[in-house]
Amino acid sequence: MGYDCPMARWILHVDMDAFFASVEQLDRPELRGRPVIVGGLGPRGVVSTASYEARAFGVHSAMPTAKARKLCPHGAFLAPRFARYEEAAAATRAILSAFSPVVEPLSLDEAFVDLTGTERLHGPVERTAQEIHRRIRTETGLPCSVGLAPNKLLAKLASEAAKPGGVHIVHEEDVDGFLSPMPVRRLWGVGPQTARKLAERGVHTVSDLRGVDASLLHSWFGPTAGAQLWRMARGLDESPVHSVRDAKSISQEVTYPEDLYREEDIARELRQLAMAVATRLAAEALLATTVRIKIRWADFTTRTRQVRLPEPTDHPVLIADEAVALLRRGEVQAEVGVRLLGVGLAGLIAATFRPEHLFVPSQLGAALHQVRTRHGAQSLSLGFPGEGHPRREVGILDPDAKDGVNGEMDDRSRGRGGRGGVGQRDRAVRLPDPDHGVPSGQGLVLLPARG
DNA sequence: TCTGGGGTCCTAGGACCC
DNA sequence: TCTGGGGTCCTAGGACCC
Repeated sequence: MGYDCPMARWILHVDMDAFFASVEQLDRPELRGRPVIVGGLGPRGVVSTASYEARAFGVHSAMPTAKARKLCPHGAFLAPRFARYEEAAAATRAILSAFSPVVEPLSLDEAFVDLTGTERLHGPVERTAQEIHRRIRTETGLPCSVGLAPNKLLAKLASEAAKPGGVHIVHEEDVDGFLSPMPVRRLWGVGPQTARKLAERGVHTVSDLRGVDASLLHSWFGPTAGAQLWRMARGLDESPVHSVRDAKSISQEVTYPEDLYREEDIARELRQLAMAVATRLAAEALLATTVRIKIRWADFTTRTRQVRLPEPTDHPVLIADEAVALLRRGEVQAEVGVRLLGVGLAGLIAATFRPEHLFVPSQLGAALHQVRTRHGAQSLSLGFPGEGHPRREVGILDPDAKDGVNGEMDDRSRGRGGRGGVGQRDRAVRLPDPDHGVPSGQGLVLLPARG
């Protein structure tokens, strides 16, 4: 074991073929052999995944669904069913875990597996790659491609070379021949901008890239990206397979079917998003220290604003208030229209221990979570006092209430048979008079489901 | 045919402190 | 009174990935 001779690794990359579309074809046999397009079906939707049959018509992911419909009018256009895809992804991960403890999911449909040192248990890695491929096919019923190589960079490129439905193995001695003719665009991290800059300088293939001095790459792309390009051109990549990676941020955003113009509407939608993302935060037992909003105007210019909080929180009201404060911090150019809104949380820490003064907010979050758990995620939406929805109010959560949960139904709701179901008898606490305003940040208006 | 939603990582500039 | 750098934190934006 010399210092200059690190142990050779074997990294496997699995990539499910046309994942969402394949799951739909698996579940609905009548779709097999037909073009299937999974994506947003609204006026501003884009394609998530196109089956290979649909790709033959020129349909591909990230394409506006409207265009896909023109190219492939007889295709089956389906909205994504993420819960189902998550289930299929879990089944795949379980198979991978049978071969190595070191599995790194990259997304629902991709994962790295470190097979280094598994030979004694599972035999030669080449055979293991074939076996993994076979088991995923037969046990999930879904097609996939598998790449096996000495590092992550090459493994990912290998699975791409294996598509569709194959296994491709790159041995150390094959690296040059495998890599050299590839367009630089295929390298991880080389997107349209970097590829354009390289092309302008006469660099098109990995072989071309290898001919460029490290110092030149440094001057073109900076130290980090420059060094990364230099190493990738040679097939070098020491990055480990991470089996556990903590989330750095969570966010939720929506592109509206029609642009928003009224600041009141924009603020209301932001609060909805803040509530949703705060609920996810609490479900993950995390606290956030940074709140971020994102606004995409109708002309597609996109702005983000963020603020660092004095202390970590998962309080939906606090987060919503910060989001709206960020909105109002700049001018709201109403004439342009807002196409997309987003709320993001970062600076995440585990909520294992929290200072005493954070208990009340967390109880509020827990209360909301509890109501939604009991009555369904769609059973309640959230509004704030004085924002123009008095007829639909069914109760007010009072964050200062000792019990956390509270909100006996008001008379109107009770009179209608208590359809809101907010105030569970055993947890009911006095409800403030709904006609009394509650200062922003001090109360929430619970709204029964629409319709 | 106007262009989703979930993320990660990097850079650059200003504030602030030593 | 005028002059440094270095380090860190924060914010905004952009490139990229699936």
